Amino acid sequence: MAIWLMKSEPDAFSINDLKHRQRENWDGVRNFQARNYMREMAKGDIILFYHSSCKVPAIVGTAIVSKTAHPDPSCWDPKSPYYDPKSTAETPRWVQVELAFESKLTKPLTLTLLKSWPELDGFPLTKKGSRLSVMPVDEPYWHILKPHILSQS
DNA sequence: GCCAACGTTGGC
DNA sequence: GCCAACGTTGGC
Repeated sequence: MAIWLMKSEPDAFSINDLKHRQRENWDGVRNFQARNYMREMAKGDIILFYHSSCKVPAIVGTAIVSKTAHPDPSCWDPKSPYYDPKSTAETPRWVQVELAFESKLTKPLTLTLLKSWPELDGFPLTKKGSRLSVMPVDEPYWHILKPHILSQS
């Protein structure tokens, strides 16, 4: 079982939205590296839900992968902001995964806090200039984060 | 709103 | 295959 972190702008889709919907397809990813990580996800993997581009960027909850990568239909919709004419029915370029809500943290782990932990040096999220919206949480980092997250779940 | 960092595109 | 130009992300 692997651990991943996924970013979302809360104005577009927040942890509360996921809590309300319970399950949601994570569509609109248009970055190859992020897509490749989504393809690696297995059912049951843990997702750390991160709020980006907002007042207090933070890990705000968790979710579970409930459906593995499958074509993201928004890439075929000309009216969608995620429309990609280079994606065809034969060779879908983009995928989505389905997530199931798991928990909302009462005390989110803010980016400021995470940056203050020396043990997290090298973690992609806290690296300067990291814009990746889907990233693996490698074992050493999960080891550090786990107690702070699972104790709240 | 600014801007640094990064990814993608397309001309050559 | 290089790289300049452009677009986007996301913290501040």
